[in-house]
Amino acid sequence: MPEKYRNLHIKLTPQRLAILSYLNGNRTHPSAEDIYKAVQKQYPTMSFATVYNTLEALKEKGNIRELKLDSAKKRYDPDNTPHHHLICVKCNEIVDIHWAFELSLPDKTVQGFELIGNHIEFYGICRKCKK
Amino acid sequence: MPEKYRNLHIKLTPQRLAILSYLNGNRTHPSAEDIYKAVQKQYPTMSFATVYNTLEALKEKGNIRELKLDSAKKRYDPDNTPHHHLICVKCNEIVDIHWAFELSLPDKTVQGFELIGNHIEFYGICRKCKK
DNA sequence: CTATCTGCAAACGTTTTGCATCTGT
DNA sequence: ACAGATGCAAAACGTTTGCAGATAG
Repeated sequence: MPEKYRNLHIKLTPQRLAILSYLNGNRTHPSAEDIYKAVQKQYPTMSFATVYNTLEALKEKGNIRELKLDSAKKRYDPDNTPHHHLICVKCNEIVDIHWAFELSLPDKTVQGFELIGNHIEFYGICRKCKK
Repeated sequence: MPEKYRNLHIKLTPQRLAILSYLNGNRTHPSAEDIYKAVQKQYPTMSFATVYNTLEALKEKGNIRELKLDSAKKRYDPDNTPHHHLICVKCNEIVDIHWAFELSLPDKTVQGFELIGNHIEFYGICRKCKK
């Protein structure tokens, strides 16, 4: 189904299609290594360079979002509908929050910035860790 | 003024006092390296191990917050009053947003999590970069 | 006195880079 | 045909660790 991805205007190599297929409909928040491991099953010669290269291209095209939820490594979010995240402070489980908030800022607080968007990180303790 | 920091209940070595004095009233969002460079002027033998060790101790005591605003490196916030951040997507300038938001989440969205707190990242373009 | 901290250097995990070769368009 | 992608290995980067000696409380 390369047609689906034509509008990305990037070269659709077999490796890239494998990455795109792994990300398609994926509701986790995979790291580069998660993606590498998954796609390597199909392409044993797959390299990290290709994974990072592809993620960078997809990020530029607005197809995925780079997340900063984990200070140890980058995670990527294949769901590009607007949403926020709820993270367990004990086990780092991540849950999507599909809920819209009205966050208007008083002019005096934004110091001349042109506002573009926002992202909320909620912190909590997940059901498992509460036990 | 070591008295000021007695309630931290950590050993107040000269190196730590220098770090604390650098952080005191500091409204930037320094990285470990920023702190290292600043304190090294006074203690040429200062090591990164000591900086990280101290930051970890201060974080545990709730004296500073670790920020994930920058995916390349950790930043620390010496201002522990509740606030959010506004980041320029072009130059990464960071501005504090001291403004309270009411962010209640519908039960069904939190999947059994016990909510603890939240942090909002606002994105925008700063005055300088708009030109 | 001793639990904890310091400073150094080595190790670690993630991400980036250089480069020769290959390939989608 | 050729701009751009791949794969490999090496390098870079921020952070962590092990350990011997030093020091705050």
